Amino acid sequence: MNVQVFATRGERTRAHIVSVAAGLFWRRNFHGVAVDEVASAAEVNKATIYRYFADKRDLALAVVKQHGAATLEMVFQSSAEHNAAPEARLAGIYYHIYSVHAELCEEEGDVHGCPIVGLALELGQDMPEVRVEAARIFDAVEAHMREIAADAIASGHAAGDPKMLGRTLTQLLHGAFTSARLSSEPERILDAGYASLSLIGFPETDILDPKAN
Amino acid sequence: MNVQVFATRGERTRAHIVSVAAGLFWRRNFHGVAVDEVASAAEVNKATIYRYFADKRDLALAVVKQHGAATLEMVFQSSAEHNAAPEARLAGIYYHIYSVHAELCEEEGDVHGCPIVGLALELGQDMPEVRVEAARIFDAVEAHMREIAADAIASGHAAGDPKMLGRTLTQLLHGAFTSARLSSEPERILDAGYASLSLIGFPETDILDPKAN
Amino acid sequence: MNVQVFATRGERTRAHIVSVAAGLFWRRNFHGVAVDEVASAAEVNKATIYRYFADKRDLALAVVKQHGAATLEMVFQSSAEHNAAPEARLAGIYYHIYSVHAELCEEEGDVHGCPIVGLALELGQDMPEVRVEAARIFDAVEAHMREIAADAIASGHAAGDPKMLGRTLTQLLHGAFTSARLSSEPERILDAGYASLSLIGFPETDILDPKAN
Amino acid sequence: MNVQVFATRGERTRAHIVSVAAGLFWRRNFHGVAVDEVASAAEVNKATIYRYFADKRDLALAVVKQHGAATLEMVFQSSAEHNAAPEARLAGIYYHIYSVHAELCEEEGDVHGCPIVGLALELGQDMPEVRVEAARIFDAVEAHMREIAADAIASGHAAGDPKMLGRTLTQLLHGAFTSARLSSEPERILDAGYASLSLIGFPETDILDPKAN
DNA sequence: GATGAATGAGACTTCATTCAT
DNA sequence: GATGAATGAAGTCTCATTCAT
Repeated sequence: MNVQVFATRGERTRAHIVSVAAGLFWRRNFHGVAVDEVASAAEVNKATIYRYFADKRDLALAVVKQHGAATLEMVFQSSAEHNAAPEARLAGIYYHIYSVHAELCEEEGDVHGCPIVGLALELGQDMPEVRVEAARIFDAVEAHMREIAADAIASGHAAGDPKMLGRTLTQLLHGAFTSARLSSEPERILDAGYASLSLIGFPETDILDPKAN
Repeated sequence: MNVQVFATRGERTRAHIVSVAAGLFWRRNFHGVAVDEVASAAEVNKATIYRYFADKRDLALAVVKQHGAATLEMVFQSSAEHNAAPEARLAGIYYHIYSVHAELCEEEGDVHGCPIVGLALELGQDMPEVRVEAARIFDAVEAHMREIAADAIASGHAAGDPKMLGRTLTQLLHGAFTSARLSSEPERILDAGYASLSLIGFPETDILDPKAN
Repeated sequence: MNVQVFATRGERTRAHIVSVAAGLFWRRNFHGVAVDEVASAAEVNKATIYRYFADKRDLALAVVKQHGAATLEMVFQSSAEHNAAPEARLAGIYYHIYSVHAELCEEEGDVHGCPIVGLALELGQDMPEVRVEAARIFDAVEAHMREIAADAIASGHAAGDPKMLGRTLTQLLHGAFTSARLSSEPERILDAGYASLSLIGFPETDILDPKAN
Repeated sequence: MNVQVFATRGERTRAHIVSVAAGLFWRRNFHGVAVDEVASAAEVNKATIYRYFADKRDLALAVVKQHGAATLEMVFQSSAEHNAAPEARLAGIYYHIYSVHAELCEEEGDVHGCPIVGLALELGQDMPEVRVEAARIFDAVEAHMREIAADAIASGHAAGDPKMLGRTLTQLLHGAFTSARLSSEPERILDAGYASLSLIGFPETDILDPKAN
């Protein structure tokens, strides 16, 4: 896992703003957060934000890009590196996501779903770049899922077309976020995880059991 | 199928406003639509809206309730009545949703996803009622899916727990909306439809083929 | 002299805002006056201003139009109606302008020049409509001047081309404003007045003497 | 004609900034130009500007002073040196001004008028020094005009008081700038030039004909 | 001494919402 | 009861100016 190091002070400030904004947008939506709040949460002046971003929407785009990259890095790549078996990789992904959401839900009583999708849905209409960027990120997710599917098929656990299976796994992931958020039940993420494992030929596993991990 | 009839003029006005608002919120998001626009699109005075709804968010809640009821009625109930076989019922649901989205996408070049989820995600944070109402609606959806699953299991096509299968089918539906919206490709709804049919034991069907319908 | 009466409440509000803004812009320039100040000086809410004007510049355009019309009405038309002789008409115009400026200068110690020209110079670059509207107004002024010139020529007092003479009289009027404003001496307006009278064949008159009027 | 030579590097930098700012303020007004733009146009760091000038208005004051001095030098002094006859001196002044404006108007489609007056009108209210400095400069202009008038009277071409005639010539020059700027017609400067020549006793001349020069 | 980074204060503008006819 | 008019409270953004390296 690469950790990006920022040479200049400006780059650090910019990245800091993006990451603070990501947290706020995730928790309270794009329209629910004022630029003033981002500024004070990031402990910078509002004008500093506008030094690095053309406007508020541009900040959201940066959030999608940076957060998307970081998440792909953290969740998918690392799970691919550490776990050879496809079922373990899939479980790693779901377990990671579940943990984050369960923890935050405990603290705040709400499930916030996928921040990238959240921003894309809220801004997609008047800022297509955000939607396109989100689509690009989930294309990458789907590629990961496709590899998992291909491995499972190759090892004889699953059958069918890896392309379609990868897509279904991805859609199920989307559904996991949405359904957990609507119901405020993070466990629904685990449900989707088990269903996904089943789809690649591993039903009846308890690999995702929170108590076991 | 029940058709609700509005006796008084006020009830008709109210329903008209809700339905106009539903269309606008769907296409351009809650925050993207000003109350003024709702008023002029519905051809009523803005103050009239405030006669029927406490505030804009209350209007959104009404949209979720009314639209949710109508959709359940239209998509799910009717498909249950007309089609005995579970695969046909599932296909009916997906085909209906696909048609609406494909048509709108032709006209506007964008896939708008599920309006109920859209509002719930946008307002859920500062208006939990909307999220709760949306959750209730999708509980009903899940109940439908569970019945379909149960029928498929009963007829020997599918195996497993109808409860879990119903949930997976529901999550896949959520994923269908999200993924179609992000990619602007309505066909992704069909992908999820086929995956769902496969999950209940009907792979390799072309029951959803647009050309066949 | 026509006094315009505004039927509706909105029209009155709008006209009131314009006239308050005209005064402020005249005294402190377009950029020196905040919309907040216009609002509080007019005793309306800021949002009311934006109900009637697209933006601040649009308000300035309205000022130019309304003030231009009013001034032409008040200064030029009325002087034309009441005074048959060209020299009297010219003197009437200058005397009126001088009085206004002298009075205001006494109160505030500054000569503010022509408000229309002031706005046109300040906004002309990024809002050509203002400059064009100002040009239109001064075309009308020049037409008045041309008539005065023509009458003076017809009566044998002046010689030359009424068109060129009208233009020169107009330019001298512009110069009167500018030079009085730069020097903070309203009397320079009278200087230009005497020079103008001389140009139409009436040197050595004391028709503009403040003490005589 | 004196050419000022700057010994130190700092003096050169300062003069360079002033001259760049002069051009920008002239073309786009004081408020239309950000300090950032001056800095990047002058290819210096913004903080460098604040090393030489207390604030933006102070820069404007320097522009008025430097540009005023340079213009007086260039336009008036030189015309006085090279042309003995008053009508030739006057024509030289007008022709010079006209040429500059006509050329710029070809390039940019706009007549920018007198930069000194422009700044003075825009800043006069909250920075009297600028207005006072502009007044001082135009007192010098008037002195030149008075000399021309005196010479014309001495040679029998014109009659009247040289003081008043000088003032009128100066006001007509102001009017030339204003009227050309409002109408976007540089030729109006020539109109004023001919009128001025006529005022000092040289009607019917074509000394200003662009084709002849 | 020069430069990128940061700031404070205030500008304009837009809502959702309520008033008064 | 319906409608045009009005409002308050924010919100986004910009700019001149100063800091720290």
